[in-house]
Amino acid sequence: MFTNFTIDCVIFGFHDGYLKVLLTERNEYPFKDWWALPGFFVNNDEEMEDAVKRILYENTGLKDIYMEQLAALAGLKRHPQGRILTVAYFALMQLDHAKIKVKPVTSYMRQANWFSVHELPDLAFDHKQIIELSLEKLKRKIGYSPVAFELLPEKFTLTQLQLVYEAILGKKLDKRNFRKKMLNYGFLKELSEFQKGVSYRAARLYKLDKRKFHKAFSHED
Amino acid sequence: MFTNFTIDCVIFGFHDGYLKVLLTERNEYPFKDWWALPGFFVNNDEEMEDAVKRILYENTGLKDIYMEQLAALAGLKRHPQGRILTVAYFALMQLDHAKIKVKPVTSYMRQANWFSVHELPDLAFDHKQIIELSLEKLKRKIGYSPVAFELLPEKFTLTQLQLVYEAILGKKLDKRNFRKKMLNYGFLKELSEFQKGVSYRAARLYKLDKRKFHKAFSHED
DNA sequence: GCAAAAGTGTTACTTTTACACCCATGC
DNA sequence: GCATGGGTGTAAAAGTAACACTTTTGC
Repeated sequence: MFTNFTIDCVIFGFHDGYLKVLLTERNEYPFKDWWALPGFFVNNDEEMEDAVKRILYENTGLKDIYMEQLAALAGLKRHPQGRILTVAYFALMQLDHAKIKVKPVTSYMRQANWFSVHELPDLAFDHKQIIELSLEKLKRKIGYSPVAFELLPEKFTLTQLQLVYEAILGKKLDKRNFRKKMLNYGFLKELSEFQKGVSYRAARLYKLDKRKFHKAFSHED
Repeated sequence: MFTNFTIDCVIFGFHDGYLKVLLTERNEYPFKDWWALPGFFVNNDEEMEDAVKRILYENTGLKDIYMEQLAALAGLKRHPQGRILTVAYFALMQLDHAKIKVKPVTSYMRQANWFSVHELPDLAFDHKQIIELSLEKLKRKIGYSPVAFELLPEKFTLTQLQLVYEAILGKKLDKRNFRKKMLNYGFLKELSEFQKGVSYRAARLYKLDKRKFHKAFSHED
């Protein structure tokens, strides 16, 4: 009987130039009123991946989010009531203005909010450590796999894409080199649409050519 | 109560130009008499990492082996008796002639043997899939972190090192380019010792300069 | 016209690839 | 002396890094 098997999700979003992570305020002991990663017990008849999808849905209202397993944590001291084994996942989602206000649909948490990954509150359990693990993984990953697109809307400008890279890597990149490299990959489709509503020259929009994207990166994990 | 929490270890070794993996023949149902990864239940009062060390020790007689967590698998159908959650680890060890004969020290398996990763027998549970995951991870990993040294004895020749890379990557490498690259890293210490007992020109031995090695790669995982 | 961000090329440097012959040793 | 693997350099190609100005737009 698994009453000690949970899932925790590090859900990343990108907004206003910052990489954000979704946290929930707990409504249960232990750590009642603390901020924590969205997560919950896996049901006994439920596949782990389904539990992740469920938790993502309950917290964001979205399905089909990019997700990936991060690690299993099973320390005897990570939970005051003894070993609770958790499998941590990280997920990437498009965070537009409609989604920035999140209302959780479960009772075990009071509210959910996006926090900048560099301005996190104190967190329950070992959740800070889990977020740090995710960040490292994400940093490594955009070096060899262009997961950054999962954080952007379907149509985006090259500057937006560059900001995502800069937020993840934590450093400035050269504009010309960045554009050259991205366009050279060959999986960006140039649209004849442009940004709207900006008080300066509107930037061209691009979208991902999924066919070419998968051809170039299908061998990666 | 965790009676359904196990560890499985993919233990890699290198011998005779082949990348090998250690398998055990099960002496218990289910899958009695099948080959399987070394693994066992984690005790309730035991840290997961300690369980891995224990299982590595029981199977190889060695401590302080390089190891790393790979993934958690919890499929409802992976075990005939219902969900058994396993955390898979992969480990790398030096496999010299003294260690090629392994005698397991537990009763839940009958014998242990090294198999070439490309000539595996049928395996119990989802262990084939776990080995494939490990192999992919190992392939990716030697691209950015020189873990290959964990598979070699303290003193080795550059050709031995190249054979390890070739076995992992599954392709031939250029000898001159390979040596240039390895020596450029700067963490190989040239010894004034040479191979013994070969009927051709004896190759120079090298060893890892751990100080420089860690300086160059401490930021990796 | 000015503020704000878009867009654009060239050069130097580093890294990677391709490639073939002589050398030292044990028998 | 011959078989076996050890050891070595160079040139082309590709990729990465540094760097500054003109253009477009809304106000």
